[in-house]
Amino acid sequence: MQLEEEIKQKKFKSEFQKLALNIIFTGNWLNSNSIKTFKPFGISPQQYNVLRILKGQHPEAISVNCIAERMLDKNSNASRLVDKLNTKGLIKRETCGHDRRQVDIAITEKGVKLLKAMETTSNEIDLKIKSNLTTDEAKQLNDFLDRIRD
Amino acid sequence: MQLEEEIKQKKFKSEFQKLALNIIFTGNWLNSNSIKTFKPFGISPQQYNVLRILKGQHPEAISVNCIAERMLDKNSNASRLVDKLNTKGLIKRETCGHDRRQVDIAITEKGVKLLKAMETTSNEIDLKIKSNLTTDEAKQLNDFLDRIRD
DNA sequence: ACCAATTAAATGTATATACATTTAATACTT
DNA sequence: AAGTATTAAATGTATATACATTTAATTGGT
Repeated sequence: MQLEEEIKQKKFKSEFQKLALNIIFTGNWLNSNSIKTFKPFGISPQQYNVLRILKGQHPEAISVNCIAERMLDKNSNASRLVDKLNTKGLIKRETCGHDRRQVDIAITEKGVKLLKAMETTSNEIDLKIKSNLTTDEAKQLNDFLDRIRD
Repeated sequence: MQLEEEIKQKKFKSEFQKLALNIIFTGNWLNSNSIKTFKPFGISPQQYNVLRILKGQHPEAISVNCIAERMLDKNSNASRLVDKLNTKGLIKRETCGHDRRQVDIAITEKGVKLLKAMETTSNEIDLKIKSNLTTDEAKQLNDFLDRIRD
């Protein structure tokens, strides 16, 4: 559906203003989709993001800072997110040997299993996008988005 | 900067998966830009969004529900946002005559003045986008985003 | 080696969000 | 017309976010 209908606004000052609104709107839309999708598994999109990052390193551990650098939302509080995941037993934490300020975080078997169980579900959003765009179009869109943030 | 560098992830499962992450990432990026931009004026991006909607109707009033329908973030609590703006004297509220469940909201002169004062600043984000894309590219990007949500 | 500067992580706190529930007014149905 | 259903807005509440501050460990300069 066109943004015009979604937010009931007939026209925009420019294609650029519409674009800024469209990106924020679509981001919110994807995000609230994710919240609903992940809820049955008991984690938030941000927690999922952390788990995915840790899975990428598995079975190695990485620092809290390192997680923060890789997150989609740079403002999120990695320390607290890690704490939540720890309570659920999805990750484990250990003070780093050679720098005792750092805390090494690694995904647990339980965490890996959860991601596995979520795989089909988490692909749904990608599939939704896929059905409406060709690979070339997706690629072009990615390039545009990368350029916008320059 | 490429998303790969931004979130320090070397590769993605597909162009579509990257796209989902890219939209959320870029949305967050725009949003935290807005927070910083609007902070000196004492309002949040969401409050700004409500003011803009009301300005579009000025000097007419619209219901809280009507505001909610037009917002970028459909999950936001329009009632509470309106309350915040009311405390600041940027809007006024009045129970609707023919349906006393509804509350008619209109922007005040103070609100209009604030938007006026913010005009230059709020254009900065659009300009930033403008400098990196042509109008045709922005249009194409808008079309892609609209299609994604179908 | 000592002390200021820096860094990693955690915490404090005000505000915002997600979502369910409540309250009050209006609309339906028979 | 009475009683149920629906709708508009507000509120309750748990969790999340933005951002500043704190605590503890390490680095670097002299």
